[in-house]
Amino acid sequence: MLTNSFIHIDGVGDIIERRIWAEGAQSWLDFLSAPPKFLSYPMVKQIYKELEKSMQALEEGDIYYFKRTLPTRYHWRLYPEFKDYICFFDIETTGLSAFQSHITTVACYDGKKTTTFVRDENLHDLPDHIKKYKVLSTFNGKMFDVPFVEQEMKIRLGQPNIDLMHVLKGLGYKGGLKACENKLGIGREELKGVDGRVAITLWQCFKETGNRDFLDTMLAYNVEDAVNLQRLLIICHNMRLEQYKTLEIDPIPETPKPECEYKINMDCLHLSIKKIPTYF
DNA sequence: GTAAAGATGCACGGATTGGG
DNA sequence: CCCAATCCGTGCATCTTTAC
Repeated sequence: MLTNSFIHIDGVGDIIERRIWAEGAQSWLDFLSAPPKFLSYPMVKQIYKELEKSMQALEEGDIYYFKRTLPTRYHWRLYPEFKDYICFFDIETTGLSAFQSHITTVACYDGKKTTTFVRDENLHDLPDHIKKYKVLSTFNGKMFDVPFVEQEMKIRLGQPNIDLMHVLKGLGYKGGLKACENKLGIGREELKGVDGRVAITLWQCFKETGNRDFLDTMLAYNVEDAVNLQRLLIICHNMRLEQYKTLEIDPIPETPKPECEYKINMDCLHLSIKKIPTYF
């Protein structure tokens, strides 16, 4: 999809881009061999120049070129070309404010393997791990996960962050991660009716009792969230493609769900749900 | 070559939103 | 609970086309 994009070029908006596609140039290479007739000569020249830069940036894996030039609402287009350099991640914390609360666990999924980080154990390895990736993807991470990690770990995550909350909103889906998952048919049976607040009490129980079943239950939940982000992004990407009727690109195939190494313990889960304070 | 009309990009500001 | 990124509509700026 990135190699079909022209919207990152100065002077090209969504209308011009659609017209370029409709009049024969579906991709960068199409454009270079036969630019559409409706564009003025200076415009064609300007696009040639920028496409050269784009191709070089893609070859070098220069994600910051695309972060600069591609408007954020189109960052989902980065996925296919950068799918081997993306990290889907989700954090659990003791509360909403980065000033009064702290991170408890983090789950990262790169499309192949999941990596988890736990406070007081290996959380300090998170910065080196996450900095390796060129693209991040989260749900409401622009507001929550990224600033939280930056504040607490004293690092800066400058990579583009494909925030699925906004991608979904643009497609008409709103109402939180769980609601979106349910509407798209990828909701989770055993976690029905469970929301993020249980992560707080699961952590409290783990710390009070030392029983790792609480931690495992929490990590299972955390990993599931991170892994589902990939499915959501693929679904969103394909829905967007369908909206570009003049563009003939194959949708991304659904990827199989990886096995989770953490087990949900229903007793721990229910005990923690009961402990959620009513004043929330 | 020029000017007006038309097309479209883009800056601005207000409203909406969900994370544990 | 609380913050600020993004969306969306509006109006202005700029480029392109057309006609003479």
